Amino acid sequence: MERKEGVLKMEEVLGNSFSDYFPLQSIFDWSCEGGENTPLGFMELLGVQDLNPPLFDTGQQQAPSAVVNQALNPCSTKNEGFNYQPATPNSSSISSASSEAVNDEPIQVDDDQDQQKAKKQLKPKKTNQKRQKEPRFAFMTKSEVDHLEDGYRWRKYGQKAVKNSCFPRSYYRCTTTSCNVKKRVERSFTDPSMVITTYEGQHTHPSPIMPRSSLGGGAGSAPYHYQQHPQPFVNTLSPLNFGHNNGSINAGNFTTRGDFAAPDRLCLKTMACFKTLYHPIC
DNA sequence: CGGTTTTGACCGGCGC
DNA sequence: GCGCCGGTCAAAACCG
Repeated sequence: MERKEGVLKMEEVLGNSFSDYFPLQSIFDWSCEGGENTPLGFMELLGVQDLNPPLFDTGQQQAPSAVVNQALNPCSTKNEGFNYQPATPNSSSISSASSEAVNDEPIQVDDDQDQQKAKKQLKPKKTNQKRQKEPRFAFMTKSEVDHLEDGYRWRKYGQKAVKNSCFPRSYYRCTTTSCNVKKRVERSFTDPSMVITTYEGQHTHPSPIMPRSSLGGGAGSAPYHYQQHPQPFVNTLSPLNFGHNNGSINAGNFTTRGDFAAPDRLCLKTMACFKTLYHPIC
């Protein structure tokens, strides 16, 4: 499974549906293959601190980001396809999202919905809202297990068959109340050994799961990275800042915890890729 | 018994 | 307008 230049393209792995979500293919490739001696935590594999290639050090430059964007995004010519606006926080997703939120008001149930209720007692739930598009962050992991341990507790709330794939997609929600982070887990149908995990939203809490203290005293004593650096992990990682670097809303607040012990089976090769909020299907 | 998973149905967005 | 599809809900089953 040697790939050209050791880089897996997302489309290769997941197929079209994935490229829909993740127009930026193959952002980077960590050669953790044979990395048996790499005590990399799961989140670390996501590009935390140590592994952060300078490329993703968004604090410094936008230019390389643009380069990466253009290089990796085949849709970049399609202007509407990638509305990358690095320097316009006002036009970022948060404003869009919040404005959507403004629009949706608590829906009063009227007679139409009584019928629906009669059918099945469905609340006028928030699906009436325009679904807020949370920033997403996705990565691929070579793993035998679908649901990768990431330090948070998740509750599965759905599973769907994926078109053009023989593998279902599972939907998880963070079990912490008031934290509405979601994640989707699916297995690449072109490469079943690859698990695609997509995080959506931002954790409002540190990880509830104390890692196994495999790193000596680190586990118990080391503060969560979340607490030290409440910035979203993605902002650190993403070369594009997802176009919403205004700090109000962020892609999943993926904490980096140096003491996090990676599952053994986890990740020989992990890739991260990103979806901008504005990115329609290309 | 409480939390989680399963699973069929529903809903909304989007393309045709 | 219609159908497809992704995402979500919620009741039931399951599990520790």
